[in-house]
Amino acid sequence: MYHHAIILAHSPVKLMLSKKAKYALKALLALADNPDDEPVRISDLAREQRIPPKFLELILLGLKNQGILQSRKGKGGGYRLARNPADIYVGQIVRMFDGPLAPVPCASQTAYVPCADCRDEAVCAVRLAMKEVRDATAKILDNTSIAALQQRVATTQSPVAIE
Amino acid sequence: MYHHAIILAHSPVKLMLSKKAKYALKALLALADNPDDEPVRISDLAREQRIPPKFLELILLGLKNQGILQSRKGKGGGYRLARNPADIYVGQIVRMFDGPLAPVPCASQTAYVPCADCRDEAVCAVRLAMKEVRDATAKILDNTSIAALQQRVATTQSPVAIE
DNA sequence: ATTTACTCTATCTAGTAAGTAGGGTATATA
DNA sequence: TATATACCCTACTTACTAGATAGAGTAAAT
Repeated sequence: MYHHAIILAHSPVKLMLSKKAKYALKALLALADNPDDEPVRISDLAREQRIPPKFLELILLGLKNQGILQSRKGKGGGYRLARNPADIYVGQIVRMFDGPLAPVPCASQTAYVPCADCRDEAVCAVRLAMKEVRDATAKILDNTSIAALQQRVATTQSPVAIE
Repeated sequence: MYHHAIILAHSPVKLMLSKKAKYALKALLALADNPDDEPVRISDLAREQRIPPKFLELILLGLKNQGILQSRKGKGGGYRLARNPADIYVGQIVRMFDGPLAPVPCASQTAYVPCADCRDEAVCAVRLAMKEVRDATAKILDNTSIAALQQRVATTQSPVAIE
């Protein structure tokens, strides 16, 4: 069992980060690591990153429509980054696929929606606590670029690779 | 629309904090505010906090089984806190209903599960970023008690109450 | 005894994440 | 111009879950 929830939630795994967002980040990191500027095929990316190919297709298309990737059709085609990896922030990617970072809509900066059951939001303790969480999360994700992650991984003391 | 997700996620509202956890926190705060030490009826709590009564019943029962509340049956019965509000932490409540705080299982401290698609976790950039988020969230929620929230709300400059 | 109010199990429903299917279209190369 | 390649796009399927409801059972107070 993945979590400790007691009452009803007994799924094997609860993901707050969707697979879509996760796959998107992995794909972007892989493209950022691509040495030459050659476009990378969906099928290659899917195999390397162990992502279902048709699913990855959807994701890359979304990233392209957001101007984060560019594509070339036909033979020799594929995807490549449309921007410098230092200008692609994790926060943007996560919001794009998973929506606002705030745990509750009433604590969201970018997509505020009041709670139906709230008597007085100004003194709502739950909102206060969740706003703190949102702010901390945003501070991290909106200041972490794909390039920064690349760099951190490169300098990480990795044990001997498992495979 | 509540969020910005582009591809598939088009729910009106995505909650990372479940209603259950939110209702639990609201109920605990209300019980902590209860002046006399009299037990509070589910029905009263439900009406005051605008929570579906039968749903609240489940939630309070869960809290009782965790030793956070105590109950008295029969006439004059109801629920009251089993501990000092200063010893009830938001992190515990959230984990109880929603599971681990980490956005991905491989970044969880309390319920670690590796990713199926990960080649080398030690150098997984997604995990690195999400671990940072988890740690920041845990730092906030595991250090915020019900009593602390009460206090913060009490000292908040609230505009004239809306109702 | 009887009312009150918590205890517990079962069930329902709408919505969604994750993934699949398949035809359409643009482009490079011969 | 033919043809293979590889992206483009819409629709669909499936399993699961959050959120909520129903109702019978049980303990306690008066």
